[in-house]
Amino acid sequence: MSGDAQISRLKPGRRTDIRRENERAILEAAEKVFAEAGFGGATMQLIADMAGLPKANLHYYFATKEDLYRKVVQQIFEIWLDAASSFDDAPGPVEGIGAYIDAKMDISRTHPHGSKVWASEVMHGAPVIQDYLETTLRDWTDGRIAVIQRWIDEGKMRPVNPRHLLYMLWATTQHYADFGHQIQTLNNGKPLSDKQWQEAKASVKDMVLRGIGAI
Amino acid sequence: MSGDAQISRLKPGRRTDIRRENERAILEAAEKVFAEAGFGGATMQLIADMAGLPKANLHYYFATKEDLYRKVVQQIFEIWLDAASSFDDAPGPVEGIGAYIDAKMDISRTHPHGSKVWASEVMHGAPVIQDYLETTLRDWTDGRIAVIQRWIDEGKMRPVNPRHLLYMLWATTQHYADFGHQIQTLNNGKPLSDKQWQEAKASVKDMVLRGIGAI
DNA sequence: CTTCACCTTGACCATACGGTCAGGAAACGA
DNA sequence: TCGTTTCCTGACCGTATGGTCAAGGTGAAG
Repeated sequence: MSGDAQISRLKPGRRTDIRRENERAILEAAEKVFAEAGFGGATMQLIADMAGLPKANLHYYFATKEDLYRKVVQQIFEIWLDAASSFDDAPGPVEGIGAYIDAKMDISRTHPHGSKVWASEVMHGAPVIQDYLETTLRDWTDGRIAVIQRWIDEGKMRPVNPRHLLYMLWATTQHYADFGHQIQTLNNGKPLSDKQWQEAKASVKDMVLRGIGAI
Repeated sequence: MSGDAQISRLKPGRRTDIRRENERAILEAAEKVFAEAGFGGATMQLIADMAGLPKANLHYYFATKEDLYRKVVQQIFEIWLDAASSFDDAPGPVEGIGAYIDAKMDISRTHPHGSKVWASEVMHGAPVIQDYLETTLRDWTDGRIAVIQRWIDEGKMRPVNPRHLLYMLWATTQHYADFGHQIQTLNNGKPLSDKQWQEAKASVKDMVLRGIGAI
């Protein structure tokens, strides 16, 4: 566990804000703790401490640990889907896939905890979000495969397997969040700088877009 | 937890074999349980049940849960390093990187649990194998970067950033193990067939090798 | 001010977990 | 056969954890 830093939590006056603000602080703390310790290793006490609340107060807002975890995972899934829109309304793979890589790399940098929670959830067999995988994710995947296939048919890129292209996009971009600690260690223990993130994005886009013959 | 299948454990007669056989069964069970539940979610009782031994017997061979976990992670790291030799004594990127992708994809198929344990360990900040990252892995990485740079200088591939190429190789190949459940779900719930694994390997190699201008 | 719904929290409980231990069984060497 | 080392295991222990509860505090509405 690296950071003991407490989540900032403003004391709101208005009644409506109390709930929203506390739920926000709890979810933010939970995302961090679940990411750093895993579901089994996370404790409600630790989340409570990081959110700056007594443990009993957590159970007032979230009945069980599973409830809290479910909310965290759902939140992340929504962010994933938002980024996915980069894919749409693009004339070709250079713009569409390029924007998608940009968006996903940005998420890896700004939401590393969320990415790890998602990875952990999937690695453990997706006990909580299995239905999302079978519905929303599958539909989204099928749709993007159709788009890629269209680009191939239009001669805008080489005839690669669209499904494995998607896997490569997910793997490569999320790697910078999920394995961020390893990358930081190999970067002499220092987090990637702005310039290094730019270099990472450029490298990924360059290799992928050339790999599919889009440039 | 998907599989309750007990690890096969032969009852050996000879004294020497008892230790080896039991340690093997425990490590095999532990790898599976740690992968499916994470370190925090795994219990010694569950590992004992899967190994077909009383819990107290586990503590006879491995003093603590951390000890057992450490052994599991080390075992995986050795497998990683063995595969790395594919990189060496290759005349160029097509052979070297091609063989490396083959080897790592094979490991993702044959040792999915190990890959997940490794991923989980790194995601949690590598509390156990931090020193490996800073020594063995860093040295190996630097060496391969030098090899890739030589290939670039010799005009055998485009001048990509060798470090980000390595990250892409790791990410893409390990994705098929770590996110195997997601891939299986998107494959109508069925594990990838032999033919589909061949297709995956070919796709990855094709996109990567073209992406770096080696073919 | 009164009322009431909502929020807060220290104390508490049952359970499950990692780990211990003593005593017995089994393998080995002489 | 006997002694010694290694292996086996049921019973047990202290602790930490998820969750509960009852009593008290606090903001808003009339």
